[in-house]
Amino acid sequence: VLRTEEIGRMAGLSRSRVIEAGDVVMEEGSVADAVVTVGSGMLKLYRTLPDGRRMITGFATSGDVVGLAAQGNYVYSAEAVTASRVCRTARASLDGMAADNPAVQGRMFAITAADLTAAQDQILMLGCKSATERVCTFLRAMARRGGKDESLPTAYLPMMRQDVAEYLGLRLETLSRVFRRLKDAGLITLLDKTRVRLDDPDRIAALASGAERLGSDN
Amino acid sequence: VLRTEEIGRMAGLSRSRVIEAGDVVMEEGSVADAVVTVGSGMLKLYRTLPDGRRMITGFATSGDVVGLAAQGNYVYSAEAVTASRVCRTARASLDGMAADNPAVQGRMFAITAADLTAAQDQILMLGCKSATERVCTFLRAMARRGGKDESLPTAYLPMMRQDVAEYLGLRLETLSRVFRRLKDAGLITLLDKTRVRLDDPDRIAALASGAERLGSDN
DNA sequence: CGTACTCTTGATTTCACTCAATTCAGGTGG
DNA sequence: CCACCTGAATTGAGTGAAATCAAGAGTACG
Repeated sequence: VLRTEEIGRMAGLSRSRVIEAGDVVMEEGSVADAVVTVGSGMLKLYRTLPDGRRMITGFATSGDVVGLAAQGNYVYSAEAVTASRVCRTARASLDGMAADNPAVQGRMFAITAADLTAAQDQILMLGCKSATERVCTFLRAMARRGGKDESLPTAYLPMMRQDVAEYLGLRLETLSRVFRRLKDAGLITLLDKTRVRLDDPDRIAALASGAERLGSDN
Repeated sequence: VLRTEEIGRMAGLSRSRVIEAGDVVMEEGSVADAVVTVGSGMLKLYRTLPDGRRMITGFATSGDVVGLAAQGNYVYSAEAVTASRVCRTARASLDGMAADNPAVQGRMFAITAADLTAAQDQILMLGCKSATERVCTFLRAMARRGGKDESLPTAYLPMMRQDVAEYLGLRLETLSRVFRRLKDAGLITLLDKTRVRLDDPDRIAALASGAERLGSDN
């Protein structure tokens, strides 16, 4: 999951399918016979426990490559959270290219290495951070991605609250409550269902790192 | 972090240093100018938050390769938990080999991909599982590694309780309490400070997956 | 033999979870 | 166009699991 149009392009950008929100592109446990490159939209990647508990391990957006690290079988599922354009590249053809072209190999390695770093960021977050810290960390990360429409950074969150909660290792009620407290403190504005503006990026950053506490005592 | 003597061997197994418990082999943020192959002993890999909170992302044992995914700077630190034999391989020489030998590239990719999968396992654990589930999951994983000396699987835990706690995203007091409850339930035996025998592997497995609950109501 | 450490145990608090009710938004059909 | 329905999101009250604070027990080592 990293910006790279190259792999799709190298594969000739063969068939670029358009899919709808809710469509499952990849299923945990099934044979990893292809990788998926995201052209537009957003996918959620998740793993499931036998009893149904889930954890979203990441969101893939334009340019991201999904399922590259799979050896044999996919280790996570991928589902569209918005209408998306995706491109399947057969594993065989990818491996073929990799064998010939060391640059492709290197690219695949770099993508996987970056994914590993991201995964470890999430480990650090899940293991150490409080609910407020997690939410603020997430908002900052998403605001960085989405760019800043206005002068203030704005996070684009097309996925459901439930998905955000599952990514942060929280219940959606808790997420909702944190949003409310951030809103009450004047730190964020919920522009609409999918856009959250960070009105005070510095304090959000402080909250994300745990440097500041969101006391009800203002 | 995956079994592979190959990389060290390919590098000529040049200088195999012996280090002591507590020695830091690799520091988060510093220039990633080498990878480390573990010959014997055990290292802990950890990331740190600015305010000092830490999270151990994994333990590296004989055959594991550490620091491979680093692009530019290391993203985690590595410290010996027992006396260990390690081999540093210069990044430059590794990249040189990789350029010539596609098999090395492939190996590096496979190792990183496996690390990514392990990291996502940990994400799932940290995001979903209770303290008891985490501990049982960990015990099973370590028992699998360590082999079974006797007929019963036995986990070899040379690291401090604090380290285990930091790996599982728990406080060491909580870890201690879970151990006690497992012991009281007759599921494990603390043979000595570093060895935990799983007396009832099936029930440990059930507890690890959340299929069973450790009720104080026996 | 005492010092310093890890580890364990106990008492209490707190943060997030659970369960439950309500509001909100989007879509459908009368 | 409005009433209705559905699923998402919010809010509230109460509980609970793990964290925190604080001793105490066990071990290793000089």
